Amino acid sequence: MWEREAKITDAELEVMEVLWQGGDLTLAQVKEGVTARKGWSGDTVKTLLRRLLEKGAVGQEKRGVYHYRPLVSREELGDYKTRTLIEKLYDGKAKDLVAALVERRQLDRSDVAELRDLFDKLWEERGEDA
Amino acid sequence: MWEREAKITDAELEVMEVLWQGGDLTLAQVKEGVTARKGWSGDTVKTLLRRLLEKGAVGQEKRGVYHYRPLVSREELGDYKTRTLIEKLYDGKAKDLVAALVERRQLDRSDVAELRDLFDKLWEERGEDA
DNA sequence: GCATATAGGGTACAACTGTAACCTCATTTT
DNA sequence: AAAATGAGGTTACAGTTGTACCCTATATGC
Repeated sequence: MWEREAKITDAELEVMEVLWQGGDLTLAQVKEGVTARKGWSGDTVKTLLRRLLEKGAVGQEKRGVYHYRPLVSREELGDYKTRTLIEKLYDGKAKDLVAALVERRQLDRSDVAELRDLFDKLWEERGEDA
Repeated sequence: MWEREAKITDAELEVMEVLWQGGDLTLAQVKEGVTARKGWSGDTVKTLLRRLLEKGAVGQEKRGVYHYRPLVSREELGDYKTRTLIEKLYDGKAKDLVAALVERRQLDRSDVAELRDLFDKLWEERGEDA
């Protein structure tokens, strides 16, 4: 993911959210989706969609009427934003973020259980090599 | 941490970083610290410090010359930004963030070891109650 | 005492963001 | 066909952010 895509703003994120869920939508459908979530005017949605096109985060294809689809996945964007957050506030150490989540009680009992298993398995799989 | 403090921008973060390290600094010292890191003009640093004061993220105290000190800790800010990131991109589930870090290989062998132990211990401590 | 450096206050200004309105042309409705 | 509706294009406008300059009063160096 290049820099331009990375600068997706909060308002634009709402539009991406609708596209991530819908996959391939007309403007009318995007408007509907975003308006349902946020109550913004259709014109506002249009502007956000245009900016996302300019940023290369969304693609448009003319099939009768234009259809829009995300060019960045939520996973990619999450990954990017998480990495920059770790850089800026956790001294570049992903582990410190996880430790902070634990410290701050952001993980409940079942999360801890799942993650304990996950790290156990991970240790088995990747423990010996590399 | 209230909303105003949360909106610390990237440029402002550099100033916070210096204050977090220095604790209680004069403008001249903050300028020096930030300029050393980023090469920005002293005036720029002044502006950023003023905005941080307005946002309530930094306090000022006149002892001869003004001294500045952070009113928000790096931990608080990290926590806040992490939580909003989780809200916006991981469906509110902290566990999903951690799983993504694993998936994306953001944790190395020793991180995995440490975290495995951490979650093990956490499971022992908090496993039975709550 | 005069020159100069510095602290503090105010102003600047373009790019980006949030939130929209306006205009025009084609299509559908009556 | 006249009117209403909708798609697409363009423009708007205040607030925020990044990055800095200018002015004044005071302190400091000779």
